[in-house]
Amino acid sequence: MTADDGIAELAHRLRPLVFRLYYVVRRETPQYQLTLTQGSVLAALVLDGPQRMSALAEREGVRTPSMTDVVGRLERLGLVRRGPDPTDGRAVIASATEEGRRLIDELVRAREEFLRARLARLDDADRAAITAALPAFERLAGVGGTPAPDQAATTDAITNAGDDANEEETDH
Amino acid sequence: MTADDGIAELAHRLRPLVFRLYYVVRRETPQYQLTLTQGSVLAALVLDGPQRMSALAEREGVRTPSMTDVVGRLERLGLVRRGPDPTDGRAVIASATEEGRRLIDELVRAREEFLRARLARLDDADRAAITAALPAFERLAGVGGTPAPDQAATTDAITNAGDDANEEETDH
DNA sequence: CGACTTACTTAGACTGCCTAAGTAAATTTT
DNA sequence: AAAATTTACTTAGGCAGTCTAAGTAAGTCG
Repeated sequence: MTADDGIAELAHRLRPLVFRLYYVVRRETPQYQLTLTQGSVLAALVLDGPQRMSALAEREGVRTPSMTDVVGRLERLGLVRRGPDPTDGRAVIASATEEGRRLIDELVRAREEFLRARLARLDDADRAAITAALPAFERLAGVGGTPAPDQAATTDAITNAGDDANEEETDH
Repeated sequence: MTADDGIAELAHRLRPLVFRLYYVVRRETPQYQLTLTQGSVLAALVLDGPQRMSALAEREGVRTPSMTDVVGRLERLGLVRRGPDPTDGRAVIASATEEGRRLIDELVRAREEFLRARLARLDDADRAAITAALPAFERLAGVGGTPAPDQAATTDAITNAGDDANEEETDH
């Protein structure tokens, strides 16, 4: 009982923090001309290599028609290329161009630099506490619920730091 | 030098974590029929009371015309009400209805419950580490950059947990 | 009182997402 | 092997969110 109450209390304190941290990083990091979705998809291609449209869609949690649009726009921007899948005539494989790769590199760098600057403002004790808690947070964020693919949210995480503005959903 | 390298390394490890945690909570918590934006705005009204359109817009990081739309939709959904500002004839004050309030309560509860379940899966040592690091994270997430209003991201944080799908930006 | 500023809405356009439907290729059935 | 089914992606139509530009109403200042 007592233990559980403690956990609930911890959840209560943690909830706002999760969103606030995300929000701050997102708002204070430049977007390099990409929307959140575009950044997330591009990052997936840069970090994990060429992938099928359907794989990208599933990974981003959207339907394939939506991915068709996104990849189409990235293609027009010169950041992504479409190509055939030698093993399956129906499939289309998307891959990042050199320019796309460069953009993601910059984006990741910018986010880390922002966090570095923030961390530098804390004192050693705070940094030590954060460092000590990292493994625990990694387990917390781990794809625990279902025996998940553990990769799903990773790349998304790398890029989803755009404006707040576009964060919409269409679920109704 | 050495110290700074350590901070950079910490930032490197922290970056993906920030986004992954956010992503996980967002994807795994039900939305109660609200889009991310709607939820964020409604939460702001529920938690901090009636506010002007312009205040809401600034807080959400969008322009006022966008907020006009969002509040308009929330109003049609019966979750928000528009009213005059007795002190300024130009202004419009939006406030949550009872139904809106109820919805946000459920939403917050759901998110905390999700986190609680996740936390319950960790061992005591992990929970202790997270608890110990909370104050440091709060300072890290604090509106440090500019002498900010410290409230800005808070409510946003409460609701922004929808799908990933709608996360768009319009910045170009 | 007239000029300027401020608060919000309207108008037009882009991106993202979805469902439904269509095309093409691979697989399964018979 | 031809037909039926399934799979991968695109197209079409529609909604939500955002933006800039422009318009209206109200407050402020000289």
